[in-house]
Amino acid sequence: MSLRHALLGLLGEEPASGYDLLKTFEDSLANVWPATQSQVYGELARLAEAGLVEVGAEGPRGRKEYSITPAGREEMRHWLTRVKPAPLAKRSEILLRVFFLGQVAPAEARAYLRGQAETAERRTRELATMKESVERKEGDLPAHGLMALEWGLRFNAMHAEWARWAESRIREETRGRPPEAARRIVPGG
Amino acid sequence: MSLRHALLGLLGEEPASGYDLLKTFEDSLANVWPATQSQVYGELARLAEAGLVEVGAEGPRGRKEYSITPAGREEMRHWLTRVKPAPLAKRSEILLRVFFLGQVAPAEARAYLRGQAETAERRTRELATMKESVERKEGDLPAHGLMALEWGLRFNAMHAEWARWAESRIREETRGRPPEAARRIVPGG
DNA sequence: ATCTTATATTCCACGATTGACATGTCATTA
DNA sequence: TAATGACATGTCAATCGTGGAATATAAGAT
Repeated sequence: MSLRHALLGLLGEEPASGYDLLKTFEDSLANVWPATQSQVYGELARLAEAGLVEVGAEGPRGRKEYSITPAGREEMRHWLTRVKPAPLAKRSEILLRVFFLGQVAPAEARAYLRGQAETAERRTRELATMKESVERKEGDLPAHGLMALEWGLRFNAMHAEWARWAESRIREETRGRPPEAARRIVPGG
Repeated sequence: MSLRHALLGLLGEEPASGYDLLKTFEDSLANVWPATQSQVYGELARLAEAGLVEVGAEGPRGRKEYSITPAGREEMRHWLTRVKPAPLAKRSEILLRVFFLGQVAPAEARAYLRGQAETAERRTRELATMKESVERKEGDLPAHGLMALEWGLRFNAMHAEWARWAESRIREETRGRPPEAARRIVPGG
């Protein structure tokens, strides 16, 4: 139920209409917490009903500008600072994949890992560029957007390094007996 | 829909009953992909219907031993090696939090980050211990469990480092003017 | 005899998510 | 003037993933 907090967070920066928020979800939040129209409008209504946000005067074409209420800030603060062990990510598809990577032929596993490394390296470079441009001229990001960016940067760098390491491990293990290991995934093998 | 692949993956290692699988989900997969009874049995039925697994002879107390079929292995292989950009994590609650961390008082933000660092450091140590014990005597983990473990290790180390870095950044920024910044979250402020 | 563990199965409810649909306004431009 | 496209808000139905709980029975241990 974190869509709620995403909305509260954005409204905590500045008041906005549902449409504005939708735009933000398509841009800066697309890779962090995607959401669709029905979700945004629905959740905004629920938030208003709960008194966490309020609607101002109606604008040009029925536009409703929402702003956060004190109760909303309080809720946001609870969510942001709760001491709970913070699961760091309850479910991880990456890990699930790696867990079973031994079930495909070594060559395929290595190809997968190389792909992971390349993707992560590319993203690392992209994020590094973004970081530099943000550091020069401000404004695009909410206050702590840079920290989020830095996290993404480090994450991708770590993932890339790990993938390279894992690939080399498989290479070591299967050295000298390349073809027969492929039998592992032959149907009925 | 990755519960499906978690089950296929486990059955790819060796045949098992729903009950066995459930145990695995409580142990080794608890932090990677948790699942409950209803999910496991339900999905097993669907998998059998789809021909990705098959049931052997009935055991002692109605026990049904499931094993993976060639079609199941094929599906698993597709899932494992698909070239798709592999979103690395579609939604990230961590990032969402960080994004809005500027909305609470610096002292609270720093406390939160310290908590994150401490948790991640503790997990890093735990995983390091596990890794050592696994490296000595084998058997507890599926083939590539060690790689998954290594990933978790590196992830937590990275997260801890980042949190320390972020906390020190906030400390730098707010040096010299401690109390007034707290007003940012005062209701109505 | 009774308790515990093993084992399978079903049902419900909730929230998240998607995608399609419906409706209307304002500004530009053909 | 009419058409278009960006702006703007909403609803509905359907599905899915998830979690919780109830039910049932049988084997093995005490």
